[in-house]
Amino acid sequence: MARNSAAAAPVRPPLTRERIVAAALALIDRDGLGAFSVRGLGASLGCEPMSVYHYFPAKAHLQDALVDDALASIPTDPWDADPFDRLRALARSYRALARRHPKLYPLIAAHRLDTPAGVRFTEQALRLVHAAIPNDRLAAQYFRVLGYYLTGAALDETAGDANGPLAAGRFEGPEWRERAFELGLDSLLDA
Amino acid sequence: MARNSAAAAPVRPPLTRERIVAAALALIDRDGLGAFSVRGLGASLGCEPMSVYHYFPAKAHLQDALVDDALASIPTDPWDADPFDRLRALARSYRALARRHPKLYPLIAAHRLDTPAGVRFTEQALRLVHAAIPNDRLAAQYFRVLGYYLTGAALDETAGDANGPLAAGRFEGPEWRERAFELGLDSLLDA
DNA sequence: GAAAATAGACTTACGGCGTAAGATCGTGGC
DNA sequence: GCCACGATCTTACGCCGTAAGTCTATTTTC
Repeated sequence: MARNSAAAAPVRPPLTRERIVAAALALIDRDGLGAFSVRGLGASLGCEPMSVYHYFPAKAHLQDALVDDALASIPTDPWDADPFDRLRALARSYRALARRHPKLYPLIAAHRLDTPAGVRFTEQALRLVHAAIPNDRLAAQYFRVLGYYLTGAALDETAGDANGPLAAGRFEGPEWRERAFELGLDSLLDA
Repeated sequence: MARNSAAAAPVRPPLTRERIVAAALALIDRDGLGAFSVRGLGASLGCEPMSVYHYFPAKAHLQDALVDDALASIPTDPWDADPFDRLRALARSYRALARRHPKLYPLIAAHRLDTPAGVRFTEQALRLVHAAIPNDRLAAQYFRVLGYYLTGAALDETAGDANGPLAAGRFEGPEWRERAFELGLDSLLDA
């Protein structure tokens, strides 16, 4: 049994930023933001909680990395079609991200998107709004307005099984949410 | 020095639900939701932290009361003017509430408005949308859409001095937010 | 009036949190 | 052989929400 050090030990792969972020995302997707703790993360990674702090100086930095990772998954602009269609596509990508990671999304909504992928995303959106609306002032305002709408819609959709306060009798369920989202998007883009 | 028990004691007024809620709101308005703790509340009230639990079975119930109190301050419907104007007024009241208690607002946004004042508010809004849009399906959808927009707008405005990701070069500051809010509201109500 | 019941406030204690500070260990270069 | 250094672990602190039990003053009942 020579060289058994590799065979006997549990051979845990070494920690890396990527492994930590991936484990954190998995935990949040499963148990939610409220139950996400550095201690639980350590347990899930098979290391001591404090080892995480070698890669991230604070929990907040790890959360930044989670948000940035998520935003990096939004596809970049295809550069064809007209600006309104591209805006629509970007809005749908954002909504799709929220639905892909509903438990993570509140973190994204509350985040100043000042990480690399965040800046890329917001600048892309601003560019598209500006391409669709030549007027500087109006473009800046509609950029805000669209951001409000997207954030509110995504938050409601990810608010958990406990439907938020916006449930209106029948016309409930995912398909009606989908329709309401498209309706509001059209209303804002047509104006 | 007869009857000195009343004169010698610090004569702290007795705890009541109202006093507790008021103190909690003051603490949150000053220090923010993150710094709000039952222990701090006890210190501010001059009582032991656990005394609060005689009036509220858990911190979450106290938070419910805070949300309900805030929503109760929204004025009721004047019953004149046309439904669109009344919707506009209700939306402005909601935004005004968020601006009056920016540090509290995230709690309101995340809350299922199933308390008395919350139900009153959402039912009033639903009634108004329905009065403005006869079609059942369309009314339910626009109710959602307006809720999305209001939530997103209020959240961004209360996100703290740290401007959120929706800042677009110049055209910043409260007056431009105000204009953007009205612009989006008009866009949605005109559609 | 005395005794019993009750409500209001306090005390102690538990397990969990983020993380500061320092010790230890494994692996490379010299 | 040894040293330096990066990765990991250990211990400890001061917060948090709150379960469980206790003391005390008032009110109720006889």
